[in-house]
Amino acid sequence: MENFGTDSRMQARECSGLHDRGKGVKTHERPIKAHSRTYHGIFTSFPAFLHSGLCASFQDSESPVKLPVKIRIKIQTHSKMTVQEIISQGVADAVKSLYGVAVAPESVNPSPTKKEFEGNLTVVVFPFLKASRKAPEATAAEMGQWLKENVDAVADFNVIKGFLNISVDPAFWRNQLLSVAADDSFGFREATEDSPLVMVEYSSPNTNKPLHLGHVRNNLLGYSVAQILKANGNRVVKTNIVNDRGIHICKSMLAWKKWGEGATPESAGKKGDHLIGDFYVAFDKHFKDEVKAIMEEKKIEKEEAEKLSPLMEEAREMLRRWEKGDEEVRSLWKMMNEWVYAGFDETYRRMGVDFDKIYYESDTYLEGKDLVLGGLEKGIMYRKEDGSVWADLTADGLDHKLLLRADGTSVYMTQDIGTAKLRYRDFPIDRMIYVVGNEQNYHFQVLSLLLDKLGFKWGKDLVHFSYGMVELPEGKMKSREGTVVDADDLMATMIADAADASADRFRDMPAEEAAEISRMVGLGALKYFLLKVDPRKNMLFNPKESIDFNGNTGPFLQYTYARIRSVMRKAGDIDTAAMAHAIPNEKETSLIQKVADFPSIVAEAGRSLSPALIANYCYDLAKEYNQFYHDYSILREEDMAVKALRLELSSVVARTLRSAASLLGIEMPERM
RNA sequence: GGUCUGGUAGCUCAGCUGGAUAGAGCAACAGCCUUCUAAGCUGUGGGUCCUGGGUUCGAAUCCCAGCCGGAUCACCA
Repeated sequence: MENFGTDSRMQARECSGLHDRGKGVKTHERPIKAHSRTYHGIFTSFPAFLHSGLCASFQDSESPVKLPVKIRIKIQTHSKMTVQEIISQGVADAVKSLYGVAVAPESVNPSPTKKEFEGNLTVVVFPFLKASRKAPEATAAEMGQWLKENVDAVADFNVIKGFLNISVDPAFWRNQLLSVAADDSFGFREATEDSPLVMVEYSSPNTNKPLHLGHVRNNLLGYSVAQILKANGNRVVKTNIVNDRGIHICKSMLAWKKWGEGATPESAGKKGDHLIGDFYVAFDKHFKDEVKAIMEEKKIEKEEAEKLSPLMEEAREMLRRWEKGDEEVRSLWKMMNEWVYAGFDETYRRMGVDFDKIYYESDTYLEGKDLVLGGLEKGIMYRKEDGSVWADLTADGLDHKLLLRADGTSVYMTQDIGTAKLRYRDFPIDRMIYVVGNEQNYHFQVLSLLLDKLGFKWGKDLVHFSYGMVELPEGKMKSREGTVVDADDLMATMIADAADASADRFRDMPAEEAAEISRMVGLGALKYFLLKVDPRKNMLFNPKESIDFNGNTGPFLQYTYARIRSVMRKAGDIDTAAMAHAIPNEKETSLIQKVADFPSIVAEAGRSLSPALIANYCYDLAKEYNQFYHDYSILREEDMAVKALRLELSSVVARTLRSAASLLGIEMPERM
C-alpha cells in the first residue's frame, strides 16, 4: 500500500532527520485498524489566540446618513456608522426606551432578511421577551413601530412570529454605497508600529523531492492566512523552515554518486528539485531490490533484511560524515541543495507565494540544546540515569517527552525549540502560527507547553493551523515510482486546461495576453478549489476529473470581474453627481448590503483564520452580481442617475472581488 | 485502548457564536445569446442533516451516549 501521509515517517525510522511539514497527501486506501480516529482540529488547544486582538475595525469613510433627532447626540460620537450599525444601535435604543433595559448594540446582530420575506435586515426578538414581558409578535411589532418613528433609516417593518423584518430607506443604502466607494482600502486595516507582529510558518519542505499536492494546499493556506492577517492590520512575517539535512538527503546524494553519472539540472534538462527527487526514487528502488535479494538469500524477514542492507549503511555513513563536517560530503550536499532551491523558487514563484525569512534546519538543529539544558537547571526538565533529558508533561494531561538522547543529540522537538529561539531573536514576535498538517497535532501541543515553560511569551498561545490531508482515489499514488500529484505538473495542467477552455475567446488576442490570462485562470481554479473548503477537512482530489471552471469556482469569480471591467471600459467616467438622487431598487440594495458586509467578513476570517470564509463570500457576491447583471442593463439605462448608481455599484463589486480574491492569492484578469 | 477530529442531496461542499420552509456547485432534465462577455442566468427533480436521548419557545448547530471514517499516542521527523 502506498501512503503519502506516512512515507516520511517510515523513512525516518530507518535513520534520523526527515521532517517534512508541508506535505499532506495520501491515498484513499486505508490501513485496516480496529478503532481509530482522526484529528482535524484547526486550533489545537490554544483558543486564547482566537480572542485576542486580531479583529479589525473598519468602515472608514464619511457617512452622510441623517440620524433621528432623539438619538442623534448619542450617535454622533460614531459618525461613520454602517446601515447595519445604525439598525443595531436603533434596536438597542428601542429596547432601552420601550422596556428600560440596556442592551449592547453589538449584541443585537441583525441578519440579512431571507429572500422570501420583505425587508433588508431581520432582528430576532426572542432575546428581548424577558424585557418586554410580552408575546414575541407584540414585542416585535412594538419595536418595529418605535424604530419606524425614531430611526430615519427605517422605512418600514413587518413581523412574522418573533422575527422583526426591517426595510431600510433605500437612500441610506445609496449613501452606504457612496461611502464604500470613497474608501480606497475598503475592508482592510493598515498595520501600525504597535500592531501585533505575527509570524506564519508554512511550506516547510524536505530537500529530497519536489513539492506535491499536499504542499500546494499547505502553501496556499499559509499564504492566504498571512494575507488575511495583514488585512486585519497585523504585521506579518512569512517564514519557511527547510529540512535540508538528514538521511533523506543522503539517500539522494548517494544515488547521484552511484548512478548519476555527473548529471546536473542543465545536463538533464530538468528542474533541480525533480532531478533530486528522481535520485531519491532511484535509491528506494535499489534499496528495495537489495532487501528482497537479502530476504531470499538468507531466508529472513523484511525488517531484518533492511538492517543488513549495505546501501542503507552507506547512506548512514554519509550522514555521519555530514555531521562531522566532512568536506566532500558537505560540498556535494551544498551543490545538490542549491539545485533543489532553484527548483523550489520556481515553483513558489509560479504558485505566487513568498517568504520574508527562510530558516534551514542545518542551521537550527543544534540550537535547542542549550535551552533544554537551561530548562534542566531550572527544574523544568529532568535527566534519566542513561543521561537522556525529558520533560514531564503529565500534569498537563500529556506524557513524558524526550528532548535529548543519551548521547546528547537532539530530536525533532528540540530542533523546533531551537528554531523558536532563533526566530524570536530575529523578530520580536507576538504570535506564532504554524501551518502544518493535522498529523502533527500532538507535536505542537507539546511544543506549546514547552515553549511556555521555557519563557516564550507566545508559546502558550501558539497556533497550530492544522489542516487535513489531500486524499487521492485508491491505487492512484505510487510514491516510490515518483508518480505523486506533482505541484509543477498540476499547475501546468491547470493552465493548459484554462487555455483550452478559452481558445475561442483568445482568437483576437496577442499570444502573450492569452498566456497570461490562462495562467491566472488555471491557477485561480486550483487555488479556489483548495481554499474554499474548511481547512480541517480531508479533501478528495481525483486527478482524472480535472478541476472545474464552471459553477462555484475561481474562474467564476474572475469571469464576473472581467465582465464588470469590460462594462467599465465602455462606460467611461461615472457621473457621481447624478447618483446623488438615485434610489436603488431591491436587487441593487441587496448587492450594496452584500458589499457592505465585506469588512466584517475580513474581520471574521482574521479571527477564525479562515480562507474558506473569504472564498464563500466571493462566491456569494459574484453570484448576486451576475443575477443583477442579467436582469438589468447598465450602459443602456436611460435614467442617468440610475445608470451612474449601477456603474458605481459594479465598480465597487469588482474592487471588492479583487480585494477578497487577493486574500486567497487569486489574481483577477481584466478580460477573459 | 487514551486523546483529538469528521459524518448534511448520487458526488464535492456551505450553513454549526441556537432562529423562519436546511442552501450552493457538479451530475440529470427543461428553458434563455439580433441586447453591457452564455466560464453566465432561470426552472424541475433529488434530504431519517449518522443514530438515540437531553437542554430550549426553537437544535443540522449546544450537551450526553452510541455507530461509522480518519489522525495521533517513537530515543522518526
